[in-house]
Amino acid sequence: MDRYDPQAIEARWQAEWEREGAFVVPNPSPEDAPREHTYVLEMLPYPSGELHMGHVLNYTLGDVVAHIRRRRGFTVLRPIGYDAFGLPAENAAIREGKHPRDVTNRNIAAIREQMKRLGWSIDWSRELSTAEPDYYHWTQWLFLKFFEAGLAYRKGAIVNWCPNDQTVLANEQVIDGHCERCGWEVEARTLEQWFFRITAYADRLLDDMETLESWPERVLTMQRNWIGRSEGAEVIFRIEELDIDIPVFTTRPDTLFGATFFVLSPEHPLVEQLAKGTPHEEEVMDYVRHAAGRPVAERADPENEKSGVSTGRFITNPVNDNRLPIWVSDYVLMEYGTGAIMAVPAHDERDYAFAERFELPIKTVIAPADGEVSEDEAFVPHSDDEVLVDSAQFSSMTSPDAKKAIVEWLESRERGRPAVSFRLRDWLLSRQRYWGCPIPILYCDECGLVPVPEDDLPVLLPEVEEYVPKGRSPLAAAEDWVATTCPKCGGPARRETDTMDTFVDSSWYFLRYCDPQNDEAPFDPGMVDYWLPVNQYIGGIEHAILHLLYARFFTKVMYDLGIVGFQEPFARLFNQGMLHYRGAKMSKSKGNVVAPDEMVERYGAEAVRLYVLYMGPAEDDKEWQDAGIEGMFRFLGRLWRLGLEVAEAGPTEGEPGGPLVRRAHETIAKVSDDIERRFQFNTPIAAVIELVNDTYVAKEDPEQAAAVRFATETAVSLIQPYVPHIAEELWQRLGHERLWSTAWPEADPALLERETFELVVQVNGRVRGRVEVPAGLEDDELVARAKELPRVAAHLDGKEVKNAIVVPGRLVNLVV
RNA sequence: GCCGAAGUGGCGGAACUGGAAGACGCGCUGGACUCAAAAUCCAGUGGGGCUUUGCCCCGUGCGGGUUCGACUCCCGCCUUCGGCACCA
Repeated sequence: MDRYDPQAIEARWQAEWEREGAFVVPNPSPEDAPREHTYVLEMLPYPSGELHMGHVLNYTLGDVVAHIRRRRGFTVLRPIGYDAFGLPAENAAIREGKHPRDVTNRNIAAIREQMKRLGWSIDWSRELSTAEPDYYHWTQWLFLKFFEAGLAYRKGAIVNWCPNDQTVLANEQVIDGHCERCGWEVEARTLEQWFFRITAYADRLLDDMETLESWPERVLTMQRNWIGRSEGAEVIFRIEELDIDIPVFTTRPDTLFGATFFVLSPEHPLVEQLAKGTPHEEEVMDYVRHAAGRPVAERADPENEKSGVSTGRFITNPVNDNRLPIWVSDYVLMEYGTGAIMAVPAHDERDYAFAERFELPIKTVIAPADGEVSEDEAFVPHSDDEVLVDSAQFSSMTSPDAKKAIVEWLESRERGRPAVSFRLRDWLLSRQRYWGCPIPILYCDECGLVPVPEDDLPVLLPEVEEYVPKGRSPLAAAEDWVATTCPKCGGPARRETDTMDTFVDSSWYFLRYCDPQNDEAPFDPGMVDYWLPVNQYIGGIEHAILHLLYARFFTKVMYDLGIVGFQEPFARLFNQGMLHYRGAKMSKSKGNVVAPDEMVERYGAEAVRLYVLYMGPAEDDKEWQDAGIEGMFRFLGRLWRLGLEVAEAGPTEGEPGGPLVRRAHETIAKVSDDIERRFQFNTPIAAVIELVNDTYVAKEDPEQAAAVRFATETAVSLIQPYVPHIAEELWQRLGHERLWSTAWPEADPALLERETFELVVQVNGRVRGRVEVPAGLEDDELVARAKELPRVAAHLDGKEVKNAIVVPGRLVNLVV
């Protein structure tokens, strides 16, 4: 008998699938009969290195889903590509001292080999790289559409600057004041940059989460927090002597009577004007400079003591005409609300800390419902059952009522209105780096900012000698490329030298897959509307608010522009957990990675595929165990020997029947339900192992040959989505063909109905016996049978049975 | 601090709707095969106790509660992980 030789089996079937084009899915033609179709998508890899075990989990998960859906009769779109531009690839290239294009292409070739070696059922005819001109041509085209719609714009702003990567970062790429990629502390810089107006879509990005079919709750929560919608009011305060109105945003208009001072952000445009010519001018301007120089992380830390200076000016509170001193402090953010706040130290912790520090008055205007105001306790935390005090005609109203009443009162005097504020900022998309998609914009001395005409796309990334970042884009060094002529006036113009954030490239790749060779348009809208939305998207949790928010935004803009016919790109989302090894998250920097290639070489691709899914729930973080994969390798050997033995025994006589056949049908039902309804991938493997174990016992009995054959074929068929090579090989040896396109087995409902069951008998809730009884007995008959059991009788011991609980088909509980 | 998820044998994990806790795998123990080893096959394996064919007690982070019955539901804690965090 042949030994199980994964390398030979896997090579054979991978070649066969390639030859047959087994997983190539052409787009439908109008004359084709309609077919049920589905789009299974996994996040595309960055080619900054080779695939790691996390990728193996990701793509194997998708492969199981794709295989089972094909066998359910669906046409399955299952493409792949490479998110090839961007910092990771460029930094890898710099480390190696090579050109980013060479390093990227080399890594792509390596990843492609790994993917093929793992035998994933991918439609390779749709493969794409976001760094190829035939792709980024259309990234640029989309940018121009956004620009025409006013959704891509340039402005000067305080931005996050990473001194190590020498580029600006989007808000989403700053984690605790540090660069998401390299971990360096981020600085604040005032620069003119390109932005996407994602804030215009804040409400829709929030509201449309309701329409998603199935997304993990944690991702929805993260996006909700990130968008950060707050309802409140805008209230206009007035500096009488300068005749200036300053609006503030507040979620607590009910505390307006408790305002005792007023604070401007150091970046507020009115600060200089207010201070000018007053005795405070020098002190205020010193403070503004000091705040600007503070590291972002330090400024943002609420644990730090509050700092600030008084301007010596006063502003009038519109509800009671109180004159409040105006201070400047960096605890007020220019980016949120209006950059100015009314300070209510009695009811806001930050204002309270500031008031304590600078000995400013504290006035309580909210009290618990019992009306007791503590004289000593200055700060009152927010609660639901509280009423206003010391607030003129609004006193004794509850907080919610007062919010409404005060805003209405302000509105009638044109000193305020209801308002909504978002935490979300516009997406800063320009990067001062070489390896990215050029921004198709020109600057002309006569005409100003001019978009590159569509016919001139793509703007090719120029070759430069020096691409190491130095604070300005390396593209600026390509003088011949930068200098061009204005398409409007024909005069001299210069090209934009910044490149786009990689997340722009990956915000629409899933659409390009539908029509990847199109050179007239980014895609045929009909094809995109046919395949999208993605039925199942699978990827890492790290993109919960980056890629997944951006892609949703892009889709909504394209919908508004009439380019696509749907508003959400991904109907169902699944995030796999992270892999740990030796107690820590697997990562190159920690040196605790398990290299897929080594494992594949030692055990074959399929033991690896099986083990990554067997480890535990796919969505949980899990610990890799070296011994674990050996168990899967042993199982595959066991399945192999069983399959060959049954194949060699040849055809059997008579109908398969008996407990093993019943068992096989139960396994069909469990595996199908676990994968398709519960999206659970570890327990189906356990179920098939059990079936194989039972079959090993049964095959000792020659009477059961037909049942053994049936159970073996069922096991091979059910495990195929996980280990398609060995399954195909065995299937063929068992006398069949093309398991990959063979209908998924159906469980016979008649066989799932049991004729007898094991009745569990409890006395006072404790299990005291069990007995095999026929199904369908009456309750009192079950109780009678239960009482007959010797152990049960011993525990009843002549006592009176007060109550008997009967759960049909399961148990009897006798209460004494 | 706020929000979310999770705590089950020596280990990874099962137990779906409140009904036999520990499926399956790893590890370990014993046996078969072998000159021997590997591989393979079979059996056992939560803890404690006893009058050991078997029976009893304890047991799902901790403390309460609901229920005939709780890993599962409720209340209060503890711990771990993830996210957010001067967002007015």
